[in-house]
Order: sequence, then structure tokens, then C-alpha cells
Amino acid sequence: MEKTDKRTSILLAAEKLFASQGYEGTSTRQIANEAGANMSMINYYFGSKEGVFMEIMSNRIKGFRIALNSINGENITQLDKLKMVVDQYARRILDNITFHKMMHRELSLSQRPEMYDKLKDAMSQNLMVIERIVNEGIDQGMFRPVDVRMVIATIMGTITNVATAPSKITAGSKLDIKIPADREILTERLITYLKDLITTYLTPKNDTEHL
Amino acid sequence: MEKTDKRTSILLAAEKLFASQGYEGTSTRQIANEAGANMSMINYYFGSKEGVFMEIMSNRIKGFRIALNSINGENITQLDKLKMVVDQYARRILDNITFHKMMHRELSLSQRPEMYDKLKDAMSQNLMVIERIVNEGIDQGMFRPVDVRMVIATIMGTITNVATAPSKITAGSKLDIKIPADREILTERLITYLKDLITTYLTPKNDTEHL
DNA sequence: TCCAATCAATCAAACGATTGATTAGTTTTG
DNA sequence: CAAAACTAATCAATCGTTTGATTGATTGGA
Repeated sequence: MEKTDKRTSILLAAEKLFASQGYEGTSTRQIANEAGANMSMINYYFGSKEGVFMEIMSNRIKGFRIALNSINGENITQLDKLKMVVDQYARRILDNITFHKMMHRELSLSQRPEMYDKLKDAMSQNLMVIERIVNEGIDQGMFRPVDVRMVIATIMGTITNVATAPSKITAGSKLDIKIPADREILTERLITYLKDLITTYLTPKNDTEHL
Repeated sequence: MEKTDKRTSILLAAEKLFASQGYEGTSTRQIANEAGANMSMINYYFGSKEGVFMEIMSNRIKGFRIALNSINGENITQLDKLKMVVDQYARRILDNITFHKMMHRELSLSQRPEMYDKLKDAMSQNLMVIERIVNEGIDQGMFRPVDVRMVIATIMGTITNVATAPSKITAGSKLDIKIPADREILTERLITYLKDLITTYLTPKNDTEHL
């Protein structure tokens, strides 16, 4: 019978509403109502509506600090490192689709500069990890000399596309991203594909084997 | 000294504001002010704020009906068809970045069902063109048997990522998407890369030549 | 142990400002 | 002169925020 306190119930309600209606599209009254709390509790705990938003995003960003850097330390090939990054990154995003959508909206609008910078920093951090791995792979002669920025755009863009594209937009696909089981299947399918893609594209043709 | 009429100046102002602040984040007063028109002109010409939005998006969608289908009729290989599609699609999106961002926000929120369906239809139309080309290529034995839905996600996702990712997010890149000349360079770079990517990935290894 | 003081938590009510929309009237134009 | 284009003023509704009072629990001195 552990009752969640008002503070967290406000955060949960706000995140749910922000995700489905956007920041401006959600009123403090809606949040209070959904949370079963009085309107003034929002300002009492978070100072303002924007304070609630900041709290949500900050918490998420904290949880999003992927252990990508530890991958760099491992004693494996650059290709295997890259595969591990793709694996972690894809899972992380597909497990937090609503947040990922919110993040993209915020980056696309950039109305709150402070939040914008936070998100951009968190993102470019992951980006630099990938960039370094690919560059090292090229230097070692393991990878073809490719356009690194574009390869990153492909990795991130493909994941984002799968995560945000309207479900069932493809005629043949019966997968619905909203159903957990289907989402899991889609995640594995995406990861398998992406690993195959980067292997095929980055590895020189005369290589003897890879899979 | 060709003066634009109020109707179109409202549309232009609204699009500019919607793009940078979002739909809910933009007020009719802002639109009227930016357009140099009286507030009531918005309702006079478009019925409502939503009417303005619908008009903007509808016009854009109309202009977005790419001549992709004509590509299908040409007497060239599936690979060349796919390259042409990528070429057209990338240029179209990078030439209309603000609209593309608006579209993604609208798809992500789906507050206006009518508009959501319109956008989804327009999108899945392009999607099916690509899908068909790839499937035919596979049937002909020209392409490897790949995950078609994922390949499409890569093509669209990569283009979207380049179009929407914060400029200069990559440390080394000095390209600023907001400067027209830089954007043009980036477009060519993206197209070159994507053509290379799909060729490398889709074409079986034992092929004698491709570029 | 009791009482007064203090505390954070919560509430209903109201604040001024802004929202999208409409009115009723005026100007412009063909 | 009639239709179209335009304006200032105002509408009710909603916005985010604040206020002042009330609650129940905690604390500290007598």
C-alpha cells in the first residue's frame, strides 16, 4: 500500500501529458488533475510549470548517461566496439521512446536555451564516442575511409526513425511499437540489421570474413 | 514594388512562427503582428488559427508530391532508380528543413487527426515507392535479401538526422546548416554518401563493379 | 505529559494576463 | 453603390501563478 507522494505523482502526470500534448499544449490544471493534486502544488514543489519540465528532463538526462565510455576501454576490435555502442544506444532509445520524442521536439524548437544546451551536450557526448571509434578503426585500416559524420547520422537516424515513425506506416509490417512484446521484437530486428549494415559498409571488401 | 497581399503575408508569418515556436507556442496576435495585419484577418481568411496551420501544411504537402512514381517507369536498374529516389528525397527535405521539422513535430504529437492522416499518407506514399524498388531489386537478384523496412528507415532516418540535428554538433564539422552555401555542400555530401552506402550494402559482394 | 509553537503539505479561491475568436463599424475597390 | 478588405474594441475562456487559510504531524520547554 505504498502511496506515491504528490511530488512524484506530479512529475509522472506531467511527463505523460508533455509527451502526448507537448509543453505548451499542456496546462497546469491538466497536470494537477491527472496527478490528483492541487494546482498550487506545482509551484510549491517546482516553482513553475517550466520547473516541472526541467526536473523531468534533467532526471532523464542523468539516467541517459550511457556507459559508452567504458566500451572504449575494452580490449576488442573497433568493429566490436561499434556494435556494442549500437546495441546499447538502440535499446536505450527504444526503451524510452516518449522521452526521446520530447527531446527531439525540444531540440527542434529550442525555446528553453538552458535545456537545449543540456540536451545538445548529452547528445554530442554519445556522438563523440562513436566518432572516435570509427576514426580509430579507419586509422587502423580496419574500416574503409568513410564520411564519419554521415555514418553517425545513419546510426542515430535509423534508430530515431524506427523509434518515432508512425507504427504500421509500412504496409507489410504488422508490428505495433506500442505493444511491449512487439517493441522488443522490433528492437532486436533493428540491432541485427544495424550491426550487419555497419559491418558491410565499414569493412573493406577484400576482408576474409565478418558477421 | 509588388506588394504581397495580406492573405499570403499571414501565411508566411504564421509558417515562420510555427516553425520556430511550434503551433501552441504561437499566438494569433504574434502572427497578425508579424504579418502587419489585423488579428481578425486571420479568421476572415482562414476561419481559425488551425485553419491557417492546415492551409500551410496542405500547400506544402501538395508541393511535396515528389515525382517519385515517374522514376519507376524509367528503363534503368533498380539500383539507379533507388539512387534517383535518394537524390530527389534528400534535396527536397534539405530545401525545406523548417517544414520538415514542423511535420515531424505534428507526427510526434498527432493532436490534429486530420492533419496527422494527411502527413502519414504523404509519407507512406514515398515509402512504398522505395519499398517496391528494393523488393524488385531483391527479386531480380540484383540486391541482397535485406530487411527492406530497415533499409528505408536508414535512408529516411539519415536524411532526417542531417536535416534536423543541431548544426556543429560534430566537433570537427564547421558546416552550418543555416548558411545556404553550407547547406548546399552538406546536401551533396549527404547524397554522395547515401548512394555509396546503399550500393555497398545492397549489392552482393561478388559483383564486379559498382560506383 | 501536556501545551504551545512551528513546520511542511495541502486546499479553494482569486489574481492579472493572455488566449482565440467575434462584433460592429469603417475604408477601399471594382 | 455594393462587395470585399480592413480596423478597433471587446468577448468569454483559459492561462500560469499567487494568496491566505487550514490541516496534521513534529518539536521543545514547563
